[in-house]
Amino acid sequence: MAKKPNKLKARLPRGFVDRSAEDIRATDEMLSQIRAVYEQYGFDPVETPAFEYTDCLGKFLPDTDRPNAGVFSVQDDDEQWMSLRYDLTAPLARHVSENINEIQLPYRTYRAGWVFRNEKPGPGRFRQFMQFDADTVGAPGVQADAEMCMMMADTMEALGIPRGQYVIRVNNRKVLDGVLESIGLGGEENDERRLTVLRAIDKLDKFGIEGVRLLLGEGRKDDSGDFTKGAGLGKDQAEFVLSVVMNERFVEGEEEMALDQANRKTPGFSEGFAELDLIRDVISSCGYGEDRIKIDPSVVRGLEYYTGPVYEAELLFDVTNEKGEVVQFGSVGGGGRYDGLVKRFTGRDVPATGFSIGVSRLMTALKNLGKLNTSDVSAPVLVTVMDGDVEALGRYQKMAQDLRNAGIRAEMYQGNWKKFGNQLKYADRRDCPIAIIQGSDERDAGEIQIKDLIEGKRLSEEITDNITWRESRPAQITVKEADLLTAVKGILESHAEDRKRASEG
RNA sequence: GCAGACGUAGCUCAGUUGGUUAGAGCGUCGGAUUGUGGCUCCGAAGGUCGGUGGUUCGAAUCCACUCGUCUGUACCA
Repeated sequence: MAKKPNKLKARLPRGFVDRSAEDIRATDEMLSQIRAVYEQYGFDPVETPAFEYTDCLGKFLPDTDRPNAGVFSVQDDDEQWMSLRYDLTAPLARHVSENINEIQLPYRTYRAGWVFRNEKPGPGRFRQFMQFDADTVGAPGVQADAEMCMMMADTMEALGIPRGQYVIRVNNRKVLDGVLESIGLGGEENDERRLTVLRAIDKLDKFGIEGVRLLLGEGRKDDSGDFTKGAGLGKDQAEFVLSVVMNERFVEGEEEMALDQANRKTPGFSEGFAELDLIRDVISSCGYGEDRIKIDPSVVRGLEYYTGPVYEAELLFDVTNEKGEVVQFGSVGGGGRYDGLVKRFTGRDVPATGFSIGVSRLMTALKNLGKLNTSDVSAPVLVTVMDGDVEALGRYQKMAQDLRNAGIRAEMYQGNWKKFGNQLKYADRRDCPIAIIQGSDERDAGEIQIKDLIEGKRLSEEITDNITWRESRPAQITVKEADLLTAVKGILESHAEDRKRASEG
């Protein structure tokens, strides 16, 4: 060997992950639990593709400077720009608009799918992740928003999150807009400052009230010494914003606000309150208390297309990372009313509301809570191979087939059968519960050996020398060929009982 | 995007003020053991010291740039 050829380095693009069997099974389980709730509420599935024409997705048209800022975009051979979707809402609006004449409104629909964001990835933040959305399109009344909140709450509980460990927080963009208008930040010329104020409010749970006060004013210096410029509000303006956002009595309704700034109310302000009152009435008459759905004036929720009520699902238990440190987890889902989205395509008023659950994030949290259904899929029974002639191979495969037909997960060893020890080692590492063994001796006697690998592992702790270990053949029984299925079933059942007892004890 | 910390074997990490052939544990593979997992013992493979360039007689070590990871922050439709 002279020079080594330059090997191609196998590497995953940053921000993307491979999913393990365990993750996939856990995700499937979660999806089916979520789906069951949505179906129960009378929603139907619809799916759209991962790619859309860029202009259908939103305002981010690729330009020559940064064609992929925020989104992954490619140019089709007819030179049209296409992008990978970054959420499921914009594609739904496109779908509804394109099929508006066939779709019966109000349209209640759900879908799960991968979305892509070309942003800086971080722990628990990927450039491809899964969302599970539900939307009601063509429903103008905020009772539809109330229903969304209730469905979100139900979904949290269906996933095994106990009541009190989550909360759906609800606000209304009209209230926030009213506040901004009343402190003189109305009109297009103040777009930029309005955004800054909203972003500051959004940071309430992260930096606390003092942090937000700084951000509303001159700005804030973070731990690394980096300075974030604030919104530059005057003291009076900032305190008014904070008084609304922090007001405990806000949850009791407009009449209870008792703000001496009543003269600062704007039409939007009042309308927003009225809508929240209605939502409050609907959910409380359905028996949803504040421990599940709570009006909270500090919810901001995105900045672009929401026009009315906005809501957010937050977890109330501590989530820890691999190092055991408690991390700021943020919301696991949210949504709101987007009355303008379909209109962009159709010109018709098609009000809509919906929410999105961040499946991947929620799964991380559930893992923490120990509520993640670690799959009870058990590894297959292994039929080992002692003889390699054609006839014997057929017999082994037939055994596997018989086990499968009896509803038992099974496989025949497909590696190099000549090293028998390796077959058991394989079974051990694969966590096979049982190995089936039939060499010529057993064959001649019309018998089969069944080795209980789990029981055997337990016994191995007491055996120290290899000779005894090998010759005693722990946890291994011999049965007649005809009794194979019942014997295997019996062992698997006792394993299942042991597992059950262990998880209960 | 901005600021800081860190990049040595598949993994976790040693590596002295710059000094010969860069080490350990774990894991992997082979053997002891052609038909029995674990334990034990023996052996082997595995490294462009993240990359490029520079300083030097000499660089894993010092410098510059670059890539990647982590933390904070910004953005997140």
